[in-house]
Amino acid sequence: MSNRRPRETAVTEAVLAIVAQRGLDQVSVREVATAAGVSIGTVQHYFPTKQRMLAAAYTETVRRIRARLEALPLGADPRRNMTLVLRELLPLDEQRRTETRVYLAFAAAAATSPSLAEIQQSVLTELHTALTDAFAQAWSNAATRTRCRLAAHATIALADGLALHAVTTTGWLRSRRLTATADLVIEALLSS
Amino acid sequence: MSNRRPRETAVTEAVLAIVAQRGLDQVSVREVATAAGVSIGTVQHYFPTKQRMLAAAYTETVRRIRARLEALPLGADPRRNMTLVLRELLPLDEQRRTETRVYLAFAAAAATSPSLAEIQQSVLTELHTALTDAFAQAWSNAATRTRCRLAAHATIALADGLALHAVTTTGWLRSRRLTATADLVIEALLSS
Amino acid sequence: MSNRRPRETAVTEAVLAIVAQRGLDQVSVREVATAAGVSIGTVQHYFPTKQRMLAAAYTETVRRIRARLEALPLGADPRRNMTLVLRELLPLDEQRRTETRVYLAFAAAAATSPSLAEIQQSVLTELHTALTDAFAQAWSNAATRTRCRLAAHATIALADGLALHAVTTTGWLRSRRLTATADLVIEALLSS
Amino acid sequence: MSNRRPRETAVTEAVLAIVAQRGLDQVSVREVATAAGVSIGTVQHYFPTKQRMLAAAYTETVRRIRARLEALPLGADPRRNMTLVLRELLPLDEQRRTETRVYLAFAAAAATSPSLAEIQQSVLTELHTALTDAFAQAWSNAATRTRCRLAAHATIALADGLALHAVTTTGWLRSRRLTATADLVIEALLSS
DNA sequence: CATGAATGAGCATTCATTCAT
DNA sequence: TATGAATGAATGCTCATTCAT
Repeated sequence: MSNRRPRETAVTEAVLAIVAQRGLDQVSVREVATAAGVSIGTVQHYFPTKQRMLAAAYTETVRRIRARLEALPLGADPRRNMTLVLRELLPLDEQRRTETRVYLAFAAAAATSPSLAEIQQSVLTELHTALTDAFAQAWSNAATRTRCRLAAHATIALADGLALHAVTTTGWLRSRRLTATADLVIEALLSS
Repeated sequence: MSNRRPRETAVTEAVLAIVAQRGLDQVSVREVATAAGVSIGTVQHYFPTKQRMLAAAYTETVRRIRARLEALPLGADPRRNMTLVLRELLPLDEQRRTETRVYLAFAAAAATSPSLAEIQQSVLTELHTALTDAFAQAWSNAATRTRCRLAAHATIALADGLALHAVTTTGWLRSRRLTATADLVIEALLSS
Repeated sequence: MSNRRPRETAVTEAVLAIVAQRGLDQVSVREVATAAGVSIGTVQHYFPTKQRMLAAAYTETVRRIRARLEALPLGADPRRNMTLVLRELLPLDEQRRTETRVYLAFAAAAATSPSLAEIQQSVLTELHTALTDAFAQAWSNAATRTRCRLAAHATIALADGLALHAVTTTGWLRSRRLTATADLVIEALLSS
Repeated sequence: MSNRRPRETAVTEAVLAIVAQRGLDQVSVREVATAAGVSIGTVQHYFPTKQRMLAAAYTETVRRIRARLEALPLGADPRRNMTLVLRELLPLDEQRRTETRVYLAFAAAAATSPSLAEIQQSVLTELHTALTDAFAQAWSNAATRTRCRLAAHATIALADGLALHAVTTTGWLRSRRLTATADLVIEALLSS
């Protein structure tokens, strides 16, 4: 996030913190302003409507997820790369648990918000493209493009589904079980 | 739903309709009363707080999903049974798309609502138990109980993840792709 | 005003008091609630929107003006009747000055508010009809209907114009000058 | 309006346009800046407060009305001159309808705004003086000064009253009826 | 069992104004 | 001369909830 606009940054951070702690529909302009240490007017100076404020926060969340994926130490082993990517998407530590809560709150809201749906669509498409290529490489181009696409769909769905279950239940899906489940499916897909 | 309390039923139906059409946070007691054709007082006679009203609506949703699963014509072939169950959970027709939107709205809200999380937990546990048994049967008890549990986790996560993507994007995951993706993973898991 | 709904009456009274003292655009739901001694919620229980609240207040103002006109001791002398009516419409005492301020505030707002324009239209039409008949009687039916209608237009316009000038200037049009001007025009019209 | 300060002129024009189209209380510094194509800061550079901005706009309106009156081709016939003046004050064409809406909005606001009341007072006084002289001339100095003053009051009140009715109702007072009513009263006054 | 009057906190948003540049 | 960042009070309105009937 740019340091050129420190207040704008503070507002976006405040939105993310409130979404993570109390949920998307507990976000109010008042609370955001207070949490960011700025006035209500300042919040609305940068984000004229609440909707735009939320869209900016979702965009920032997506940017962070993308940045984490790009920072992964990917190598020559397709299987290992796939595992690394999928694990990176799971809420395995506190930072990722927070980010996952935020991501899922926005993703669910996208069902009834066109502006959020657009952002959601773009991140899914980007990830899907990358995973499709990964499966093609992993299967040594022996599989059809369609099969690669379906596997990519399955992988993202698995990640988001596991994240949803981990975030909405308490202690049902701890880290070990999350990674084991992810590994099981990757293994099964790549061996099939 | 009981016909003994037609007004209570009408209120629950109204909640589900509003959640499906406009999202969970557009549900207000006022709108529900209007949509149900009763007074605000009547809504609150049956459901003293909004939270209980939403919990009742989620319980009803879960009841319907369970009823659909129980009505499936399961047979002796584990692979076919598994496919039938997974497909039943996907938003493949208008009725299930509506139900999925409602289910996901509640599931996402469960992340910050203990009363909804409890219901969410119970349905996931129930489904997980059934699927664990199904994998045990499909793998002819050759797999460890742990492996069956992980496969069950993966299957539910896949269903919910696909549902989330189908509901929050437009035209990205049409019915054919949903079923093909589900079939691919079932096939891979059972063959592994 | 009905005593069956004492709170609704109090709200309407409060609106009229604020309009008279500080002008129409100083009316806020908050101030009205405070002045009426009820909660904001109660104001909006009776008047769901501000516009409806203002329309009710204008309707009440028009009702009062009409009541005062109907209470006039009209007799057999057309000239005296006409003078009585016209004088009744002028802000000659504190009560009528207050009412005139309110009436003119709403009348001016009617230029850009359809709901107020409708009420304004109805009171003007009613008064115009009565005055047209009065001129016909005063002129012993020797004048054309059109001439009577024009004279009626002139009379109401004169009353509203004088009221506007009296209310928007200080000490420019005191009571004596108002009545003398009104009498001058009535005299001139009836003698013509 | 001076062309030395084109931005200041643009701001005043914007105020007048908004008042004419949407009413005085829809004027906001924001809207004015947007309509004038300048920044909010620029508006407030020329008019430090909203009140001064409105006063300037009212002053400009009054200036235009005065200019139109001064441009009238007055002659030797007092009756014709009086008719010309009164007609000039009526909203008989689109330009004057617009100007009348603006004038009346300010005139009504003058009831609760001292700074506008001052401007309103000055224009009324000026017009009253001119009309008083006109009546004196028309009556060949046979009437008392007081009678001339009252007739002048009546004439301005008639003009403003007719303007108010024309502007706040739809189709009730079309041009022909406005001029006929004005002519009727001028005739009656001058013949009395 | 059912109603709706009453409440007041909370909402997103608009606003005029100040001020540093 | 001109800009726009920043402010925070005020606005109309929606809301869940309480309570008397």
